[in-house]
Amino acid sequence: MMDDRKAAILRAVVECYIREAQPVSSAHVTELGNLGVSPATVRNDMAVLEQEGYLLQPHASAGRVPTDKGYRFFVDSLAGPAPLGPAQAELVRMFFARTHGELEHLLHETSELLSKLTDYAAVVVAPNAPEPGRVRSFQLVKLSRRVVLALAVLGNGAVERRSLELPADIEEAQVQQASAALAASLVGSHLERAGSMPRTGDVAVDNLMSMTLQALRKPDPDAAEHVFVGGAARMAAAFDAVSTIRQVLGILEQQFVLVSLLKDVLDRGLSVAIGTEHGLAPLADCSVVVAPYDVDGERAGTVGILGPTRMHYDQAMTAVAVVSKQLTKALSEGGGSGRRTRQKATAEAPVPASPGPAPAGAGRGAARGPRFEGNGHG
Amino acid sequence: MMDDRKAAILRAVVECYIREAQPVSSAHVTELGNLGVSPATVRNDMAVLEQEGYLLQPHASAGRVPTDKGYRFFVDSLAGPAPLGPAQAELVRMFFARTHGELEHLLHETSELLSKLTDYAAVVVAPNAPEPGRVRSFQLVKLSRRVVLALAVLGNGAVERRSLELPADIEEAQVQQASAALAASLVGSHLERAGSMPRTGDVAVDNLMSMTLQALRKPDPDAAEHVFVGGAARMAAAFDAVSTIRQVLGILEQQFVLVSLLKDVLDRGLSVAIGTEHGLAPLADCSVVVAPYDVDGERAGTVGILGPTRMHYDQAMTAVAVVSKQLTKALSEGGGSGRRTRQKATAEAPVPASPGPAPAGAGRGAARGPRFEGNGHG
DNA sequence: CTCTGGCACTCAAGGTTACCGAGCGCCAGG
DNA sequence: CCTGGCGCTCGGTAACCTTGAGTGCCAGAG
Repeated sequence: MMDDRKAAILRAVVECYIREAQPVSSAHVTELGNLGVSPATVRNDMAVLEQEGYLLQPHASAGRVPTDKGYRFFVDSLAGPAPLGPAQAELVRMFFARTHGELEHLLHETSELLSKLTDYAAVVVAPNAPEPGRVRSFQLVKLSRRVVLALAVLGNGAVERRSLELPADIEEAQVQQASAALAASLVGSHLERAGSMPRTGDVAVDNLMSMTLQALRKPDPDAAEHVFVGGAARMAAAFDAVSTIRQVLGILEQQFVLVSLLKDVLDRGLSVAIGTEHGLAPLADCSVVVAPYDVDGERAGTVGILGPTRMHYDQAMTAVAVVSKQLTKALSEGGGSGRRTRQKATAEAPVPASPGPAPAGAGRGAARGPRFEGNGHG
Repeated sequence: MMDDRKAAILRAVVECYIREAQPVSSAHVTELGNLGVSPATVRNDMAVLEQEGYLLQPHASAGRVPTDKGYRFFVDSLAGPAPLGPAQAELVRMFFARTHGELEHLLHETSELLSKLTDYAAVVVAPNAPEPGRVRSFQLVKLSRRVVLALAVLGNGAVERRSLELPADIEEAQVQQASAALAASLVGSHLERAGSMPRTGDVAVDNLMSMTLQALRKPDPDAAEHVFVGGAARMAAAFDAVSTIRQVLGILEQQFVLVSLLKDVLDRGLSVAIGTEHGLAPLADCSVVVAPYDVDGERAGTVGILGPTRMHYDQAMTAVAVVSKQLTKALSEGGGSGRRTRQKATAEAPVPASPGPAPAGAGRGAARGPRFEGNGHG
């Protein structure tokens, strides 16, 4: 059904189309595919590939163009991890060497890095759960008669804050009492494991404490899912229809949709979703490459890129994998969102450079699991 | 040089071109401009207007199109504040009625509001200076042997955080000592007025304290200039050349450039910059409408929109003015970035609604000063 | 002096035709 | 099973014409 030659032809068509964005003819394939057969033979095979749904002809006398299914086969049959080019490897190295500062800032810049690496739009989803780690410090601050601010500094330096609106006025002394009691109970333990507080006898204080615990346990409603999008302009270059650009931009602006999209793709065990494989109609001409990153061993967020279906999958996948890997490293080693001390990452786990057999398995490993389990080319 | 009729003709051409995006003919002007003259007369005047640089012809047998200078004249001669449409007024009302939550969140949503109101891309620049107000609470938290986190809660509920990297290891007790001393000194006073600390005799503690003060006094290096862009997709709809969209998107992604642009326009006393009036070549086809907003009486940040030179200036200016006004209100009244209590704004200062003579001066006042001082139509 | 109607001119846009050639499908022969 | 050849199809391009919108200019009227 899919002998070696047909596979080779399909691959050649996809590669060529990705490069040139134009229908690929049988002659073109024979030139580039260095399989020793004539165009006529290729034509026959291409006809079959079209019947099987891997290719299609825009019109009768044109070359062939890959379908989503064709891209899927191509991606699934990608084996060699395209190593990063030297210039790109350098970019990554530089970036993670000088990594520091606030989490948000880092993630924002990461989205730009990823976009620069791939020339597509990059998406970085921030960790949604309150970052783990023991509570280092806790405090309530009274802001106005009925508004109290709760501040917790976590082990990694992240600051969780919640503002509480009380049902009734409260005294400064009461706030302080609750603050002290909560601090005594919380500091040194984990936020999510915080149990209920003993009664103090003062109903206002008890109420404040239980509200605080409740608020701390669920994620910050304001923070929502923080998403960083980088390089939308680059994405625009990959399409030529203005309407397509509009639609894609529209999606990129809907943070919730974006997050769902990436999450959905990951949940299905994929690292690449091609064309209509993800459900979003406006992105029918787009593919998505994703990888999760971890913080302290727990899956925390997602990085991904969004480009045209005719994207450079190998490079994109490598870039995403490398960045997610490095991000995991950067976030786990030096500490979380507080100031991270300077990384030794460059020395320890070299970014795969271009030449040679390349220790690229390192960068790839994380993504390899999910990568080949597509609802493939059946 | 610019008699009433010519002015009327010019206005008619601009209005018409803004609506229809097509060269305007003399006949069209006579229809819409209800000045009682024939097309031939209009033609003559239009020829003069072209010589004077207000109009130009795309090609010989086409209608006229406004130049930047033409738009400038039009904008400067705009007098009546176009009131918001009822639907838009409702949007604004709703938005600021439910305003609450973190500053960043609010500003982000404001950019979407503004974009929705105008159908162009909206830009909101966050306040860069640490927010004013007395310090309510201060604390140092030791994160690791050499990293200490400084946390200050300001009067309006905003939290300033700085992480400090020390030159040498420090003890928990020393951090606590410095924390207590600083808290005693800072709480109740203003951050920027904080003087130097008395010596304690422990050089590490003294050093930590002075580093802290120093860090607190300058703005957060990580926060940089925070910019929120909303509705880039809407902007894309206003242009038809893909290359233009790319360029504009590119600018929208360069936060620094964006901030400079808005600041520059404001500094020049303008609230509208048309086409090439701002220096950015890629934005030659764009106009910018800006207005500052205040926090506690001090100019804090900027809101603005970016659209095609043929934008609906009156509506855009109104929207920007109203939003900046309301933002000022929201940020000053209920407190800053902490939870703001529910606004009474709607009752107190009604958003100018559509019908009637409209108390629109309210929404306009803020912007009127700067508005008419362009390097005009000389 | 100003405005108007008329007329000739210009030029982009749209439609028609014809041509070219890339690329396929098919088939007969090796 | 592969190959070379032949005929067919159709998109793309160019040349051409027509159309009509819109101008510029001018002579005449108010």
